[in-house]
Amino acid sequence: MPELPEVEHIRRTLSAKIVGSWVLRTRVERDDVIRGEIGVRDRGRALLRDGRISDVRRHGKRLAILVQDGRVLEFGLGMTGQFLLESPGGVPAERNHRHVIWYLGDRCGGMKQRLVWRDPRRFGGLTPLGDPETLNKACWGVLGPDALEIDEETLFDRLKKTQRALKTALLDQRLLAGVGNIYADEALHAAGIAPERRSHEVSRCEVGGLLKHVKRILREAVELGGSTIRDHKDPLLQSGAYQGRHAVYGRPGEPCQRCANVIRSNVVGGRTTHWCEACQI
DNA sequence: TGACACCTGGGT
DNA sequence: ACCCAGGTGTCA
Repeated sequence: MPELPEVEHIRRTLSAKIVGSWVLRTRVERDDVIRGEIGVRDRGRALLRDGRISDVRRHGKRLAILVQDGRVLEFGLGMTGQFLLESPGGVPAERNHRHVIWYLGDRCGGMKQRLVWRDPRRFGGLTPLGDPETLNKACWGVLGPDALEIDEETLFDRLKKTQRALKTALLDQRLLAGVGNIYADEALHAAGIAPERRSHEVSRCEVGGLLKHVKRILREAVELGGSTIRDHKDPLLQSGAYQGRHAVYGRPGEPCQRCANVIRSNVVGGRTTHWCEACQI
């Protein structure tokens, strides 16, 4: 489900709703979604019980919830990971695959809302960490710069070091964090560069143009709540709207908006890839 | 670098 | 019944 825009939209939604809340209680329905070795005794602590939520952060496609005493929960959403925010009396719309639930509220007051971690395919998961340093270094330090933050020179230098197809490199989270299959295809089309071009042969000028489109497309997608292809819903069950702006993703056989040539699709680096042979060179 | 694995669900 | 899916990790 989630690339950078979807995760950033989720981050903003969560941040507005849960920062300042206390974690009153936690409930685990499936413990194999929790990564790392956590003793059963400490599991509630590891899941932030009795903490006051101070921040919700994102790097690339990854998300973290922090509490004031320094404990951290780090999330990878995989393909179908999802947060749900629910009011105490409300009946859940999604009843299955609800793996972890946090009951949030005031310090000594009643429960105000539930935060639910749902993930049907379970490619995602959460990792408890002891402190923000570990989050930034050991955990997120292995990822490349965030796609909204990286500068042209850094991206050019990193692409220069690999001969892989440009699209494959863009999907490598250690090279650049946040771009996935949809936005890689969209950015390459906007920049007029073929996905199979060798990364080290792309000129500085082309990388500059590509990066401008990457950032523009990601920012626009964030503002529209991301893309909803099949099942992406934000914590309030809202769908995204950026799928309406896709120029190539999911449109094989349709005419290219720029040159009217037929959009084709093929597998590049193991992922279905959509592009226009006529205007992407 | 590619094939395959991890899972469930939706569409044809 | 079969193919596909917004991701990532491991294997030869």
